Amino acid sequence: MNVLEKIINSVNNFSKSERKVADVILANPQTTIHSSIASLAKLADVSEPTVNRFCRRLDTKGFPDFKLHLAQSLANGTPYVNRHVEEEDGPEAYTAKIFESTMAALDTARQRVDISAINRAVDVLTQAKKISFFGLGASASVAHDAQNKFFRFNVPVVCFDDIVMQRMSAINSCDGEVVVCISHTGRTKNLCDIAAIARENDATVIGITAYDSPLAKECTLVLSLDVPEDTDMYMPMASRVAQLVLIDILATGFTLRRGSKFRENLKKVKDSLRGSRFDKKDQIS
Amino acid sequence: MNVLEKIINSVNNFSKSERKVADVILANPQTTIHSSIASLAKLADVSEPTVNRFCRRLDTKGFPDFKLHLAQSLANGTPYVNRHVEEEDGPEAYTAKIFESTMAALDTARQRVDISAINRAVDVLTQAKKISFFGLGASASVAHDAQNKFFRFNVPVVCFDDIVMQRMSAINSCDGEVVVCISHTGRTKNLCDIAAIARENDATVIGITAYDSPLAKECTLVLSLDVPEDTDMYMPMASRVAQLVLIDILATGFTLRRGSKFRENLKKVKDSLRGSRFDKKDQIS
DNA sequence: AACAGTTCTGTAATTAAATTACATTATCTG
DNA sequence: CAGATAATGTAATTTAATTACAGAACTGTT
Repeated sequence: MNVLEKIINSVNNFSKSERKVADVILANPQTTIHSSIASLAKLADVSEPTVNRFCRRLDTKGFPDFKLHLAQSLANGTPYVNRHVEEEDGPEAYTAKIFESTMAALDTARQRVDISAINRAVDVLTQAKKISFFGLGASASVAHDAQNKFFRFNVPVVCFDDIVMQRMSAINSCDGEVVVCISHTGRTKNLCDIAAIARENDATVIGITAYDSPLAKECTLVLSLDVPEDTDMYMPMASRVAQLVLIDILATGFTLRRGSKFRENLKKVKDSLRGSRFDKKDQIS
Repeated sequence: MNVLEKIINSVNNFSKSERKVADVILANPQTTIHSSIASLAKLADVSEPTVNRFCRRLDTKGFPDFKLHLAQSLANGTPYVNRHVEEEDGPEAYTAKIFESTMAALDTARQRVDISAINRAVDVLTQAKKISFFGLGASASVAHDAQNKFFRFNVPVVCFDDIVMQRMSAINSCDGEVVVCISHTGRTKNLCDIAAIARENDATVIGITAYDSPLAKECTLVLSLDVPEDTDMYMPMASRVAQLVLIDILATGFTLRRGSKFRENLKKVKDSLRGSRFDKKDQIS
């Protein structure tokens, strides 16, 4: 465990003087790692051995060792945290915050994601006779992206962001086909209906949605993504990025399952773009 | 800069003995931070002052300070690194790798992004009479997403992923209108044409693309995103996520610029969805 | 090739820092 | 309120790191 957290957690086990030490350290950890035991003792208004004892209590070998641990805690202790954008934030502030919040969201998504569910989803997708991606609103662009990835795998892929088309497509689905429904909240009625219809027609329904949502209940297989979202902005941000990464993961799993020979196909798809692009060498033709 | 990288980079500036020290440290950095100057000197077969001089050359105050820096390097040195997916990776492996690579990409994007360019882009966008988002292929879904965000701001927003529509739209553009062209490589000929056409018609063209690309040259304002991409997969992954986050940042900048009263509008947009959703309380109505 | 100048490296002395041992004070318990 | 125990501080000790200096190795010049 991180020393900094350790200090916070075991604040009750400290004696009066040790607590003073803890306070000084927590108030300014960055300074602590560059100060001597003498100066820290003075700041905390305790004796030097007290500081030393404090370090020992935290299972470090002594003060220098403690500083080492503290330095490491500071380095990776609070790397990416979800920070809310404030009214008075300038461009640097909100840019940094959004990047960091997104990274924090991906980090929690990574920790919470159910790997075996991903594996099963990849299973299902590789065996699919046809894959459909459905999303509405913000999730529509994720569905779009998924189509852009999966169409490369020479499997029939469709993507609809229109309820009527989705509905028609769902009604016509059958056994062996896979329908992927994407919704952050999992509460969009229309999409739940579509999942239900697809399932009634024996299609396998994969839901990329919140665990325990109405949509999740309609799915054969749920890939849940519970990600902290800054609702102050009234726009889905982090959740969508997490969905996108999940799509990347599914696509990657797909290609790995198909083996190396298959990868050559992907290269061909990519190479086919060459004609539409400026060459790297003579940039402005 | 990270001390560990610093050692690697400045290996040529070292003297013979200093190099010995560097070798020992690089061979086992984790041990180094727990050893004394004496033991390290012995391992490297040099004198203690040599080790000290080595530390000073790396702009640290001395050996203990050096260890502190080293400890921090080791702690945050490999938080999220770009790791390539391998043929034999199982689901845990590739899932972790993709998450981490994406986070690493966001981290570099954050460091490289030009904040003043973002600020100018927000300026331009808030004053736009109309905003158009154009992207092709994988970037089309990013354009889609941008539309989904910006249409909330009661500004006319369009989004086309079709060259013909883009072209017609660009030709009809005029002063005061903003065209946002999205392309990871910035080498898609069609999109470069469209940027040029829009500019000829006095529209402001913002490019979300690679710095120094043909597309960048056609733009009024470039938001460059140079992100490491795992080309083994032959699919754009990290780059797209970075683009998406950039859109989030622009949208956020937009709402902040408009002030708090404007934010109420966003809430209304969000609330308008309520009718189409299952209530949180009685989930299955 | 020999010399002067420079840079590099090690030895020994010095200084600074951290730790230990012990004494003192505070706190708790019966 | 005494006795015991835990907590804290003082001073001594030890350990580690740094400095000062001297000798060695290398560089370029005549």
